[in-house]
Amino acid sequence: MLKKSTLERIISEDLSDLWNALRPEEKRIITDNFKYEHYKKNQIIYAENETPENLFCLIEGKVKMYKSGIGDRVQILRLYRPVQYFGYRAYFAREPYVSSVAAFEPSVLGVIPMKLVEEIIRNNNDLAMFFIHELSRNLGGSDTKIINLTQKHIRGRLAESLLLLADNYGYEDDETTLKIYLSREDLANLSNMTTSNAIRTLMSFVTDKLILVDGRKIKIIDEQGLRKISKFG
Amino acid sequence: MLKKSTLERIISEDLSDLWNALRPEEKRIITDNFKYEHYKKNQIIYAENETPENLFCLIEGKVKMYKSGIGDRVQILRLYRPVQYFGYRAYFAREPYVSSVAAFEPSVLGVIPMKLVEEIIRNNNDLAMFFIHELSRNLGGSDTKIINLTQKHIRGRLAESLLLLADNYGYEDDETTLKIYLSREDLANLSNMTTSNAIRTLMSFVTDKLILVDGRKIKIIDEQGLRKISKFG
DNA sequence: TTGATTTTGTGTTTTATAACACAAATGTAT
DNA sequence: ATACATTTGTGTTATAAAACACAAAATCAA
Repeated sequence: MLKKSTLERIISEDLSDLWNALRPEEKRIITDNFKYEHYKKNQIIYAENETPENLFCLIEGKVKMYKSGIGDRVQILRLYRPVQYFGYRAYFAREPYVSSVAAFEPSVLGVIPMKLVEEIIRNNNDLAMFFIHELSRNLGGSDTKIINLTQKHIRGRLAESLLLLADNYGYEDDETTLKIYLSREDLANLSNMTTSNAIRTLMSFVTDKLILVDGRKIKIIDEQGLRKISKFG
Repeated sequence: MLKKSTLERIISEDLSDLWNALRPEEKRIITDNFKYEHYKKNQIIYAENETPENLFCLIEGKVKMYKSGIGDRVQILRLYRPVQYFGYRAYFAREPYVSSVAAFEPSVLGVIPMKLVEEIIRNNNDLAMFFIHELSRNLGGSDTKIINLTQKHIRGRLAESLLLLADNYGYEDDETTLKIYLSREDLANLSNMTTSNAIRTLMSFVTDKLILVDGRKIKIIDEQGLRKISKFG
């Protein structure tokens, strides 16, 4: 179990704009009402249609926000890393969750009642601006994603996803191995394609010397090449 | 040219949450710094990559927010009707516009410097909450749209679009004719398909007695049927 | 009014990607 | 270690939708 001090260290080191927006007394309120939750690999943190009540802060691990669609198809919408916040959108929209969140790997979350957060927002404009900024960036990203997913071809979409993973989770010490290990299915769900096509396209990237693959370990060896494929479609 | 009083009437009659969030002195600041702009049919209001500086309020007419993608393809992202606001997302995100806005028909806009809006936000939490709420709803909608556009088949996507148009702009006095007259191309760009496919699918809807078409006039005669097609995919 | 341009409509061909089917490899539980 | 489930990999087939090509109609301009 992490200690409160660990939380403060993580959050402040990560220059969390949210935490920095708070006044000392507000920070106290948050830490006093803050709960840790541990999630196992693949465990669902919240699910579509549930009522949003908490703000989640990912402290350790990696999680995916996804939406199930037609048939058994799933679209991964966003990825989160420490220290990022989620769960607030549906609360602010006054509607049930439209997507679900699950842990990619064992994860530790900080949980704070949204009611409390909203109260603080009402007295702290910096915090309000934090959420306005976050929401605005997410909305821009979502609009851009629509183009990526609908207009790019399979290779473009997969290349895009690999670059997104690199961007989001970075590389291992070798500077080439993606620091996240996804199943082919997750990769497919991120890229709007079937699992077989994710496998096949990944293979073709290996053939084209863009990446190296060893099980779930992916090494990016020609980022520029991937970028070109992603851009062109 | 519309008079100031007309503005106040329109805005307050439409129970605009934004306007209602303002204190009297703030309302004065807004009306004092408010400018009308008239746009012709198909005229661009702002374009991708430009720097956002204003909040736009659609007072009269209809506009589309769209994003150009690969090749000549365009995706219509959102539709606006009076009295709705746009143009603020990119400003809040501190980034250039990622989409463009153009008038479907002759439109009147209210234009307010975002700098001013931001100043007011910093002193008025109700206004901050207005934007948090708007952004949250838009983000939920954008996430849902991703599923619609990527996972539904052509018929489902077009049905969805027709229902969206009905929802957004309503019907003429006959209660069946859509109160918006789009080109087949716009319809296609709304539904992520080619123009020929929009034409063909529209035809097939006529054959299936779901709609009636006369030029750009579309009558919805089996909304339930469309809803079923849209849901199934 | 006439000619030009844009929009709409339709048939045909091509292609990207899903769907299906199954084998091999890997992981997991007993 | 053994059986069982899941994930990965590969070939084949089916199909939805784009691409192309062109005619007819409608709209616009001079």
